[in-house]
Amino acid sequence: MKNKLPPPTVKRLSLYLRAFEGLDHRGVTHISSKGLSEILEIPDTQIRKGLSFIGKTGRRGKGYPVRDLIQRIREILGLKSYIPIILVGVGNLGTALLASKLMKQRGFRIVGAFDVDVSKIGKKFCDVRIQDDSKIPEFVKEYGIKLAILTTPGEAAQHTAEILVSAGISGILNFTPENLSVPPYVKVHNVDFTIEMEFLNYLVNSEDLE
Amino acid sequence: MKNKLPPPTVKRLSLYLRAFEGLDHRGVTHISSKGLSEILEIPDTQIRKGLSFIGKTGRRGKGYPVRDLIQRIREILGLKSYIPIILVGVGNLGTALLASKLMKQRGFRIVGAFDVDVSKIGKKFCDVRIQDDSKIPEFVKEYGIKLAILTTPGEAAQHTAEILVSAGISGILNFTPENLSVPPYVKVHNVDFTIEMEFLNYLVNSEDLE
DNA sequence: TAGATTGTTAATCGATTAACAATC
DNA sequence: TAGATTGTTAATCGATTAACAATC
Repeated sequence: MKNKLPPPTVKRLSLYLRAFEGLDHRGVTHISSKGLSEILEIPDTQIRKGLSFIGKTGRRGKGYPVRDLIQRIREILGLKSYIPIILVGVGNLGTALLASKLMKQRGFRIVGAFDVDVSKIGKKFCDVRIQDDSKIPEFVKEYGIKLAILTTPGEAAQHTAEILVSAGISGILNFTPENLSVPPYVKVHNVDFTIEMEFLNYLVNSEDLE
Repeated sequence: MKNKLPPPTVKRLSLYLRAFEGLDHRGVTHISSKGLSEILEIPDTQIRKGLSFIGKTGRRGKGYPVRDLIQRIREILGLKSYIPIILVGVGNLGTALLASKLMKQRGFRIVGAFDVDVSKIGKKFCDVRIQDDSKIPEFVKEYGIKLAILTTPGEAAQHTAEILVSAGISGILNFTPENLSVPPYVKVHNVDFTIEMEFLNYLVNSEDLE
């Protein structure tokens, strides 16, 4: 996995994977870049380029073998049928993610949930017992967890991130609006609805005045 | 608003805005691109370039006036202190967004919530009464709503999007994994946690094998 | 074989970064 | 004025798109 893929390509591979899974489910065995292009509204040339990064995966004249590509992309993205993750901060959003079927469908299983609110600790949501933050290091080590979802309030974010880092977490999906400061070997990926909403608002407004 | 800004710049303007607001709150009146660069871990040259798109907003030798920039960026992004939006699909995620203080803090007010589940209709969450989807067109027209959050199950997404479009909605923040098909004058912006999670997983895995 | 479609090279486009003259 | 920092131009980088020979 030395040759790093362009980040936009990585995100599109996730999209292709979903499409291929859908096609496989419907019994389609091969699809051309043109066909996939029509489904996803992505240029066929971009699809071919992206798929060529992961090897010669297609067959000229025939298209791409759906089953094989599912395997190959999953491999490239490091996906396994079961990827254990933890979630810290069981507020409204945390609870929603805990209950989300989407994460589970994609193989991400929230096996531990943590909060500092004593009124929540010990309770169970969606089969996951909520534990105190102080239990994070032990849990992460015991289950070999690499990834964490951070859904605490902003004020607790940096402090909690530090707990995660020292517990040995390698990647944080950060739903808080805070800029986390972590060592370079820990990857943080920010998800901020409000920025997406502001972006959409801009799109809509700038369109108006064209 | 003719000169379209580069999309990555638009997203960063949202980030700058948050930083400026924080600085203003702490009584800081001016900040240099270098100073902001350290706070946000974004190259100073990128900050200057981005801010130059929205006019000559800084003062050489002194930096950028925080208050003025807040005004200017809000104007460019089309932000108002109150932007009414609706939410369709009051499941776990929908409820979490309804309860989210973050959206409210950024000026986005969910003034209407819709679902098809009769057991939910008529109930109130966070001061918002849940109505049947059939009430969308009337509501959108009455309150002049432009933006909608779509948090229905995937199977209902396309159908619901069509209701939104015919109701006159101009922008949809799509939290479903579906590829919505809408007329070109309607903007859709997709938010997909699972793709972000897969991206993070890739980052962590490809780092391992470097 | 003929037709379809990949895989790849080269061209283009767009965004980031470097550098520095302008100027507060 | 001298020092700091912007605003902008040019260089670089990286991703997208076009084009087409290779080949199934």
